[in-house]
Amino acid sequence: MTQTKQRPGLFTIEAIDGAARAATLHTGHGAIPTPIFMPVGTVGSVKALAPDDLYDLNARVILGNTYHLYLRPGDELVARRGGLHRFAAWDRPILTDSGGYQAFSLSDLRKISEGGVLFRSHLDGSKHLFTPEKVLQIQRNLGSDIMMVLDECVPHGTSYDYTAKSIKLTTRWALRSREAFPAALTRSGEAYNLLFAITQGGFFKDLRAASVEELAQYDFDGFAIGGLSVGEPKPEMYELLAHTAPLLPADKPRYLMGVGTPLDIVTGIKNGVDMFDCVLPTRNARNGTLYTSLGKINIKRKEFAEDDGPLDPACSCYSCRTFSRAYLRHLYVSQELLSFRLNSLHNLTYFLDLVTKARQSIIDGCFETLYRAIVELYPDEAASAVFQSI
RNA sequence: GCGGAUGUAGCUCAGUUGGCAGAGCACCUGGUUGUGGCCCAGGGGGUCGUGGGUUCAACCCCCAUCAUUCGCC
Repeated sequence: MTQTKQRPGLFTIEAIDGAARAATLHTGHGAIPTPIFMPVGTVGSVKALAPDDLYDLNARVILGNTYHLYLRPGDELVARRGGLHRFAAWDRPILTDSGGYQAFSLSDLRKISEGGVLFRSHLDGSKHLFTPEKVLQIQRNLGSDIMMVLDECVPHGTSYDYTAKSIKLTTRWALRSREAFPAALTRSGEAYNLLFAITQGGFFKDLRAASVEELAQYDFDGFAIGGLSVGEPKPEMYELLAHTAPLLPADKPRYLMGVGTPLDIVTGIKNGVDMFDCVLPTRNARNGTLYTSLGKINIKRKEFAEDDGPLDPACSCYSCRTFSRAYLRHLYVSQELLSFRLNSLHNLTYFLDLVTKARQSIIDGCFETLYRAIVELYPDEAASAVFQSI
């Protein structure tokens, strides 16, 4: 929480509770207390919200996406506007995803080779080649605080042989990225672009370990676990998470990409993960699924049509302070723009409060209590998972 | 008043030579994990305007009637 300027990339651990850590990651745009949840703002905007909303929610860092911003409006255009921070009027840290996941999620459009990923734009069908170097140049043009290397994210069900080759490719790409950016480079003598590697390995423990081992020997500013939550059963995800997270360098931030539900997040923290991002709170907000101290509720349900109470009595967000469930349901059913905004405000409040509480509980040495409370709050999801004894 | 057209799910409409009544939307219930304001899955719901007739069998054929609508006096 310190406001004093520290060297970007510096990662200081303040407390440890079991495997869970409370730490601070310093960037060119300020410090990030961890564990942290990072709202996703794919095209330079957290959907339905303005930067002031995010400041009010105490969001500390948001995501942007290389693939999407490169296609529209273009990274060079953003650079000419002074970078993404200035363009989007956001002065806190920005982490940019590399586009590796889009190669996976838009896979009918892509071709992967040693050089990089050849893909077709979902906007106009035009062909583009993403190389590890190009992806970093784009992120640098955007002025990203935390850049992610290009990786190959393989779908659940990918064979052992393919996955084994894939992690080698991901490692080679990471090393090319490291060469392109040998250290945490300064930019305009002010902002730094930190660089995180992404470990892969599909659903094979030895490949997960091999991927970590290969990448961890190099000087990256942080290490991510990629390729989870790609359609696998929950127990499998938790097993691999518990297997992989402890292998990552302890003195660097650990980032579980694209995850997840509140239960996933506390499970990640329990296993020593520091950073999370997920579209779930914002996408579900737009689809009427809201996270509350009472569990997950679907605001479109008829039972809320005349419910005058607040969405979540224990929540202090603007939506909960001001509006009734009946009104929120009405806005959703009517597909009013305000529905997107109010629901997004609430869900992000929930996720950000969750990690704030997790951090405090780690400092206080009682993280396990919080973890158990979340397990009890989402019994269905917890029942579908097999918990590792850690 | 005369002539035509149309009445089928909440809405807009399909429905073959007469053979177990359908779609889209809406509605209800789930889902959504490094974001194409999407998408997916499941569900409830109709005395086929009404009354007769023909037929083993009628949303379908015949008669009457009511309603809506268009055109012409």
